[in-house]
Amino acid sequence: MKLSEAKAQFIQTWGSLATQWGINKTMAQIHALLLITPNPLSQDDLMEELSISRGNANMNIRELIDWGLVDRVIIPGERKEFFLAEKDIWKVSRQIIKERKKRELEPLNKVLEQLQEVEGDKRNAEVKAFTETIGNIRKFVSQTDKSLDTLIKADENWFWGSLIKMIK
Amino acid sequence: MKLSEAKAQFIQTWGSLATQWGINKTMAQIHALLLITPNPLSQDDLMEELSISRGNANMNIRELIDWGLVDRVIIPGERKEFFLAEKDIWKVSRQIIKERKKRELEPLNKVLEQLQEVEGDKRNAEVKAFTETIGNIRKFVSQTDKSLDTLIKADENWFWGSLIKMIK
DNA sequence: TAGTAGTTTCAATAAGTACTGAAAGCTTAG
DNA sequence: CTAAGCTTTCAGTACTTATTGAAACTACTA
Repeated sequence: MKLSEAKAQFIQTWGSLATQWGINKTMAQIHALLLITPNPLSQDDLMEELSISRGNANMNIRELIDWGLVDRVIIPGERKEFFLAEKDIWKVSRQIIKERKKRELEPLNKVLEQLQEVEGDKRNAEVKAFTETIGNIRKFVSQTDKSLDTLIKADENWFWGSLIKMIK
Repeated sequence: MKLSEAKAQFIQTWGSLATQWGINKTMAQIHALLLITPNPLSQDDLMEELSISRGNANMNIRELIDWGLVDRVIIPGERKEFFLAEKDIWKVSRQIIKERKKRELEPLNKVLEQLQEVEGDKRNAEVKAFTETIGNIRKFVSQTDKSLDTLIKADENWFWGSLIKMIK
């Protein structure tokens, strides 16, 4: 397989995988391209390689920066801005976990807290089932939350090491 | 808060959360409703509670059964089919992980394997960056894959226990 | 300070995805 | 066998989300 083909397939695969996870396709494709490119790229480079419009490129680059996955880079002598992605996949995944946790798990926790306070007779089967399920989800969410915190703080080797020890 | 309000909010929250994860809103809402309902519900019950059409209900119930999250139940004397959700959140999450792993991680692995075999001079910076990144992603994916296998097989208490030990 | 290179915004539009409802297909009971 | 009750399918439509592209904006440079 030629490099150009392989690159294209990687970008396309990454994009469609992202779609299944509620992430914008273009955002994932820009990220993929930056991941496999050693040097920083300009917005125009991205537009050309991915055949996307200026607006689309701009919006998704900004989003990637916001997620902490891409950095703006100034190249001396150049007036344009360039962009560079963090290449360490472990760091990338920790960053994604961190952001999704903040944006989703924490708000969910708040909602569940409120839902726990339902009025009504606890001997009523419907009320009981509801509070029990919500309670269990809350427990699960808070345990997940804690575990992810550990994972985010963890050093790569330490984490996999511990996990392998768990597996025995 | 009244039970009916709380139920409605839970269903709505679950639905919008699902959307962010690439899961159909209706599917998540049906699941949410079944989760908090102690007794089995018929398709008509679901249609009414969620104000959705017959086709929509049918399609998403089938999908939930396919994911292993909901079971068809026969109630003696009734001609209709009824549906019941697994209530143990730990089992539910393991099931979801199992399915997504099968549907996404395994195909990704296959693609990455192929991409690793790029022709070209390894001293070329572009080729080098590409093979390195793909190699790292592959390592990451296969480690994740193994860890998730462990998690899927794990007994709840054992798993959280080990994780807590890790945290110290 | 005007001109130029580069960046950002956003209304219009396109693309993608989900939902409806009616019709066709089953299955069971009489 | 056939009518009633229930389930499944799917073409058309509605809804949601992503993308374009041109105009407005910003910042540098001479």
